[in-house]
Amino acid sequence: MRAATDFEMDLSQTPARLLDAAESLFAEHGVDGASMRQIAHKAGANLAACHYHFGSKEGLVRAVFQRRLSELNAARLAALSAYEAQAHPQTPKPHQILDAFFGTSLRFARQDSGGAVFMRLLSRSATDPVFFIRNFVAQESEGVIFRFKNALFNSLPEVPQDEIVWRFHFMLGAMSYALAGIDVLKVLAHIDVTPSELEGADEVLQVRLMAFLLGGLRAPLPEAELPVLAKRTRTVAAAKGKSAPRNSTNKRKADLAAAK
Amino acid sequence: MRAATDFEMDLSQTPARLLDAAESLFAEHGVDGASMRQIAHKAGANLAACHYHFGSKEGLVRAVFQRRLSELNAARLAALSAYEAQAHPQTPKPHQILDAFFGTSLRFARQDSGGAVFMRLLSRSATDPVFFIRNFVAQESEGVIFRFKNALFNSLPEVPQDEIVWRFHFMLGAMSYALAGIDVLKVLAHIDVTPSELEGADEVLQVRLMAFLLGGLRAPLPEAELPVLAKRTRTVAAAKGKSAPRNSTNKRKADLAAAK
DNA sequence: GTATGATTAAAACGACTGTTTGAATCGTTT
DNA sequence: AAACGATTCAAACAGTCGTTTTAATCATAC
Repeated sequence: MRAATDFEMDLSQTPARLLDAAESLFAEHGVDGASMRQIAHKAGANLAACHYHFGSKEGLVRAVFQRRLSELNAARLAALSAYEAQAHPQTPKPHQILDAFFGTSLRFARQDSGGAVFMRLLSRSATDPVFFIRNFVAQESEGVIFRFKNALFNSLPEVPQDEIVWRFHFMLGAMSYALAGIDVLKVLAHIDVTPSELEGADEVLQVRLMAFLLGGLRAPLPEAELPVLAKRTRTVAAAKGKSAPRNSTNKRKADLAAAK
Repeated sequence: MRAATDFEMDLSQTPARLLDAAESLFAEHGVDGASMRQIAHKAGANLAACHYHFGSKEGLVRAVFQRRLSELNAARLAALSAYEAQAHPQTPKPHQILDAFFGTSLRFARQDSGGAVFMRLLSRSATDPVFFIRNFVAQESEGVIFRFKNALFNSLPEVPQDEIVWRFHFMLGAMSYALAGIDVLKVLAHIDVTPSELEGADEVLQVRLMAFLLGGLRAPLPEAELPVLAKRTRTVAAAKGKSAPRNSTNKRKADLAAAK
């Protein structure tokens, strides 16, 4: 059996095979739903090898995420830096910033080596019931999010920063759902979408999602419709323009529309 | 102990207490992460009572979802019917259709009796690793989604139906993420958002999310940017307008902008 | 009162979980 | 060849899971 593994295992190193198996099973059944025994079996390794190489299941989870997340975040930052250098001394356009973040993510999901599987896992992790997972991926991407957040701030100086933060959040949700939620789409499209058809994000999804995100980011500001008696102003952080007539095209609206 | 329960348990019936406890624990730890023993303990009931009243854990899950999902979907349909009657013989505006679906959902999340808890559970269920859960909630809302989908079709006759389906999907993702993903927002906002502050969706979130969704729905169509060599045309379902010069404001764009 | 059906209680079932152990094996160095 | 650390192996650990079982208790009707 040992001699046979030499040719049928492309990556003969046990840790790499364990990472691949864990990534696949985590994406399919969830981190909690995939057992160490299943992972070891799929990797063709012994159960104890998991703990020998990664210490614990949590250590394995960390390794699975870090392996690809570091690469993805580096690609995101590189794309943003390229746009910034290209636009210097001005600031990149919003649609360029979105492409650097979300476009890079969707292209990452289309790369050969299991990028689609990992992106589905990553998308699910944001709403994972286990706190450790949510917290880990959030902190792992903290620096990247900070840079993109500021890039959007500079690119949309007229838009309140709170609004940008919220819309960044909404955009993350739209992308995550598109990459992770497939059964809902089956009902929506009323067809049987085979997983292989949506495995990862093809060009069609990418183009459509990017258009949607940009439209949402550039939507007219809703401040005029905020209820007059806000329960608390802390999360809103001091609305600057107090109120404006609702059905008149105010200045902010024009600013946003011209921001492309 | 039995006499004490009479005044401290508002709902003295065991099944209702079990449903409340299960709903809360499912939303917090996930369906798989919450055990029947935890649920029974939180409900002040015996472990066997869960199986006596609901047969199995799957039966309990079904009951938890059905209890509120039927009410939520009825409210969605009622809101849409009201808009349709108001606009008759014309069709409701897109922002009215969005309000009937997403606005009703967000208002449902703000109602007193555990609506916020259930909406977080419902939002997570769409990307749940367990197939049964994804499939169950998808089928349970199938009729509602069908009606809203057609309402959007009629309201946006110039927009390809495939595009509407995809954007409906994206909008669902943005809302689900906003209701379920809190740790990402903590990093985004770079503040410590206490759960109680975001418990459910307050008016601010609702107004901001609705503006974002409407902006995404009304975004310019990206068809002109589709790659010339699409790998498969099946998911796109026969692009009608073949191609158009990229940086020219085409007719569809104008249609969408005037669709509000 | 007793009998009857619905509900609750405590305990146990087998199967699975993550983790650990100690011996057996591997590849490499001396 | 001998010895060594690195790695793998089968087996068992204590614990939890969903579920079932059997007996006890409840409310209610005769």
